[in-house]
Amino acid sequence: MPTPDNGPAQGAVDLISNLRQLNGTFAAREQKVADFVSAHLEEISGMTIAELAGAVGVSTPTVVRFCRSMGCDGFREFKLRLAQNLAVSLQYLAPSHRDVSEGGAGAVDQVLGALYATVNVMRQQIVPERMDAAVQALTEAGQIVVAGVGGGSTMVAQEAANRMFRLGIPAVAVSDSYLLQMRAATLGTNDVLLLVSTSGAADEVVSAAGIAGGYGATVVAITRPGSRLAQEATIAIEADLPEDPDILKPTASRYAHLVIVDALAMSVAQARSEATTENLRRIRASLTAYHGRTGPQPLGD
Amino acid sequence: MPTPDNGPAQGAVDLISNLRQLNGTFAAREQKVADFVSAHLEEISGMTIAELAGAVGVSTPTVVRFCRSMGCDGFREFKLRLAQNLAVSLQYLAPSHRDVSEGGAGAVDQVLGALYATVNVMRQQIVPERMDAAVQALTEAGQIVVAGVGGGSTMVAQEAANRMFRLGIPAVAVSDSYLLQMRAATLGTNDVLLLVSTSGAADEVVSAAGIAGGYGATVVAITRPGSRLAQEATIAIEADLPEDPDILKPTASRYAHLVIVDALAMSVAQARSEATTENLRRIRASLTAYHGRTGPQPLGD
DNA sequence: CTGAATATGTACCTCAATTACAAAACGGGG
DNA sequence: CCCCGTTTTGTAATTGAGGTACATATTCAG
Repeated sequence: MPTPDNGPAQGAVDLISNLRQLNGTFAAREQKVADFVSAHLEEISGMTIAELAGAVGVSTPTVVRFCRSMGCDGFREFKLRLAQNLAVSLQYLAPSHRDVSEGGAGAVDQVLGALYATVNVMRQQIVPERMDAAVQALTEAGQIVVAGVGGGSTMVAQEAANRMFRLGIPAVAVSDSYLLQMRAATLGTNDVLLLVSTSGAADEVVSAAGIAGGYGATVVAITRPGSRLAQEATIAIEADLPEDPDILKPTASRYAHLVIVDALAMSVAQARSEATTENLRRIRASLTAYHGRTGPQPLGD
Repeated sequence: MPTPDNGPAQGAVDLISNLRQLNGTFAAREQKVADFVSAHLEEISGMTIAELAGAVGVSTPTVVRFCRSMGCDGFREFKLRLAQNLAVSLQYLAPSHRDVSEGGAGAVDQVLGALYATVNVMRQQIVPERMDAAVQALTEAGQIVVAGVGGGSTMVAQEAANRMFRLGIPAVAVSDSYLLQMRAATLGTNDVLLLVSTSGAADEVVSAAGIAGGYGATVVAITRPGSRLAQEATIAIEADLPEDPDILKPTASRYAHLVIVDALAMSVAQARSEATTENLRRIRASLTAYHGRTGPQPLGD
């Protein structure tokens, strides 16, 4: 994992998400600091520790301790990482307050803001073991059926099928509900049903998951934690994503799902290429054993 | 635009570009500092002024003077702004060095790294006027035909068509080459042909652009700057995106294109809803003029 | 109600950043 | 070639920020 072992102060983990997540677990005065920081994110990096302590009404060591609680080495590092985090996800701070209608690049910034926010939240929730399990199931799959419900998810499903298919694994995307049930029923052991659903509550996917699972297929679901689909799935890749209430905005969760699909596809590609290499090695080894030569073989690779 | 009118010290000006630009105009020893900073961008923000001065072989005031020459208030501000500038394009610097095969969340981080890098580069290149022009053309379009070539682009095209269609504008996505030429030929003034192509060199899209343009349709192209397609298009939304040479990795430019499409769709949605509101206002105004009442109208909105 | 554990503040210390000033290098006339 | 003004650079001192040790207050279990 690159995140932990990156340089220090390199802002690997998203401080702001971290802050939200730890909210409530702080000691009383530290919580006051947290509140102030949340409310004045942008100003912090220009403040001295004394100014901040003064503004909050606590002593400077409390501020230092707060920084430590946040996983930083001290106030210095905290300021730096906060500044870096803000530079990347600046737009996220005031998603709805800003005036979209200013035109030009304003809309792009809005979309980017939602994208950053969603994707950062998603990253935090990824369970590596689940990913590994999903990759293994997909790598060894005889065939894969992908389905998604809701506007964005169908696109993601389509893309997932495309990518898997390119890796030489028979894969189809299904968007029709009835067809999905039928496809699900044709799956057996070693096959994978990959379902994408933000809510995880739609009857069609839940029922498809049940059917496929009943026939021994592995059901991989990208969905909301604890949803019906998550419970029904063999491997649940869960992400609870914030949705912007503004209906004009596109659902940013599409991006998060796409990232997961891309990551899965990339890992599968890698696993398969390694398997291929391993096969080649075996072929070569057996050839060597057969005619006793150890030099480079003209055939076999 | 959020970037310029943010608080102070918020890294409004790009320090790194500034550094390149001022290169050569520095006094001798300051130039040495500049060289060192250029070569060790990432480490600087973790260094003390004494360490930096020592590493370069100059005195600390020289470093301070260098910072002043760069337009900063002192070394502190310089470090901070540099860190912010770097945070935005950090991942782009060492994309392939990372080890993918570690499994787990490693793949997700890789995809995210490519995503951030691509999307930030794209954001930098967006020309607001082009976006506005595209939005206007799309808003007033009688019908829209969308097409994309290459694996990722078809998905983007599909999505664009879906979103525009939901806004009540007749829109279709075409992936078949011949069909595209035919569709292009049916377009007229007020219609829009939206083309998505990373390279902008594929004959099919260039020819389609020519045909549609010949019949008076507006051709909006999301593509590489200076490409054949960009030249042929009425409105070219240009982005020169870095592609990772690793073929196992997904093409991150899809994300950038999707963001552009989302931004366009959102702006169009807004423009249309404003048009609707404007229409309502006119109706109400005329009604008011008609029977002279100024109180709230039961009808009209 | 008491004592341990935890939370918070006071006072001090260290060291980083900055400034003031002096020395050195440079450059153009006499 | 030397002198004087300007610019560049370094030394030493100053300021103040960040961090630490320890004392005090608070909380909660028994």
